[in-house]
Amino acid sequence: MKFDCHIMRHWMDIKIIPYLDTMLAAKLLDENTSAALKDLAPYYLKVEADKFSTLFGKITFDQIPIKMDPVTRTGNLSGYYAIKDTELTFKLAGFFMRNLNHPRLEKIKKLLFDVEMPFLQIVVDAEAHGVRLDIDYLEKVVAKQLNEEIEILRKKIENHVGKINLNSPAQLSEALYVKLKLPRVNKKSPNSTDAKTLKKLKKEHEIIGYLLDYRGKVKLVTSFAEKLPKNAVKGRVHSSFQTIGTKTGRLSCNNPNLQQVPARVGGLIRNAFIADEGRLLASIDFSGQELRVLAHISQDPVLLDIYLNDGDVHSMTAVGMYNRSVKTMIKGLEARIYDLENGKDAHATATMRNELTEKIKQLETQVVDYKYFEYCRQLTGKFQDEDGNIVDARFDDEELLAKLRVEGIISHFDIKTLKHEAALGIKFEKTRKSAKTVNFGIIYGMSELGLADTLEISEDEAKEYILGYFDAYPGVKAWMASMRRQIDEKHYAETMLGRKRRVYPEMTSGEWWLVQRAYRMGINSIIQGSSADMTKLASIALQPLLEELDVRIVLWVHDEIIFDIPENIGNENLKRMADIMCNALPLSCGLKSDIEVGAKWGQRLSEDELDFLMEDVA
DNA sequence: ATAATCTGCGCC
DNA sequence: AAAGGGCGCAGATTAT
Repeated sequence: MKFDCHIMRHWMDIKIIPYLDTMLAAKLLDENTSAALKDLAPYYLKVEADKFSTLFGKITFDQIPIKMDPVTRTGNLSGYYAIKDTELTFKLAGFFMRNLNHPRLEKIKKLLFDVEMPFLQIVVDAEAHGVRLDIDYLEKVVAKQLNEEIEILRKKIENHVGKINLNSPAQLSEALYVKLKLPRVNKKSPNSTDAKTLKKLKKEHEIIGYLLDYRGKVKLVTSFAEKLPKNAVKGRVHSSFQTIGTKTGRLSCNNPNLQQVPARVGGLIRNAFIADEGRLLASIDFSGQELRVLAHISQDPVLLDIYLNDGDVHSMTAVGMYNRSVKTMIKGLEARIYDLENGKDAHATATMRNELTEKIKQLETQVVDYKYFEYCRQLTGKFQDEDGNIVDARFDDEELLAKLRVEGIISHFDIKTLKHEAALGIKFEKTRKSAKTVNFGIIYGMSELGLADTLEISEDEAKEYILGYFDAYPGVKAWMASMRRQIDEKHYAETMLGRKRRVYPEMTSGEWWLVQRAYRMGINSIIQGSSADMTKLASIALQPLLEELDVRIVLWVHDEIIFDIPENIGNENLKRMADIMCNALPLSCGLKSDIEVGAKWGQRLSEDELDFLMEDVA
């Protein structure tokens, strides 16, 4: 359908309003099967569709004569084929129309006609408009520079391993593990040369650093700097977005996939995407979209509170984890006391017992709350140098202490306590880092083993972390349990808009691990899919304003929409856009967005600079 | 020669 | 009894 819209528009200048896309309908009804006409027709209509290859063999459609030869009365197969396809599609559309009226399919019907079809139209427009690419910049600046650096790295590496194909994992592992005899630190895959494995070998040999650098730069050049220009037509790239490209309802993107353009290299590649003359690119994203969706769906009071009061969610999680570790230590000591009292320790003495009791009392004071956690973290920063080391002398700096007191950061001058709190802050910072991973892991439905692997901790420790998470958010724990029950009963999970993720095959497989996987996929789909629902609804809700302001959507990156805007649009109007986005699918904890504006993607102009542009225009 | 598979890695 | 949710893509290797 999307394809047809483009054809009609491009070759006939006819703008059609897509009404019902059989592929989208099919995907909404079952995201796990093919939505190709050849598969839908036999399944729903009980009619076999002709396969292109059986009719025509291995040639392309443009090589088939359209008209029948009037003499031989042959050669009209392309017409036959096209008309048959059209007929089947039409019948299929009728079939879907009739059956979507069944009360059980009400949500799917709404999803199709109120969300997917209007959204499809928006995507067609965005694809047709495309986005301008600075080809010269990519080829003559980025690729050139990177290629020079790659050559230098290649030579450095070849000094040690000789001339091999560095892009070949097989040859590279031979060089690293056989020739250089580096230790095999990856147990599961001993010959692995992936980034994670290499990082562990970094101090073993200097070429590891060069290799990682080499890999990163080659990736940038081949997949982006030299690749994107090949996708450009008249200086613009027109990616294709599959509106139900994923099983969760997210979009997927290809030719090229602009959703994977590097974001963490300081705009090096993203800056190649530029606005037209007199225009700018604006990106508006939902901040913490998926975690907020989780807060809303689970109605966990703690998580909701964090977002309603602009708290730090990773810190809150860290508090739960930290306290859990304290409690676990206490439990351990209590167990030892029990052993002592029951004569299970031959060397038991009264002193030992007293010491343990004392230690428990002391541990009990170490339980922290969110406020104290954040206080210590903030405090630490005030006594650190650029390298993150605590500078002892600063605790004697009375001017600094007075200033901190005036600012309300500290409420006492007890140096010993301050030092203790600053030291705690360092600890908390580390816990928070792990907590961040746990937060993402929960969204992704990560298993304990997966978490252990990522954080490089034991499985038991990972279990503790997750228990700590659920201590912090009991509502999330209860919600997940109820979702698992639903998946047990119904074999599917559904998003806020009723988009389903069907996990029947896994649930009935009889395989323990597939059932666990099904729970994870189901729960992840609720969060990820509801976020996708939101992005689609937001795009639809924006349409009238975009028309008014002469704004176009150029692309979507899941929780982010990138717009092509007139440079005199003004901050107020950008905020109106952001507002509409945040209210398209309202959450009980609200939503926040970040707005980024610049002549290039990934470049941020300040509000002052934007105001300046406004004046300049006026 | 072309297709499928593997390894590795970019994004959210 | 197990590997982290969702994608697309490049380059090497292997199968057809």
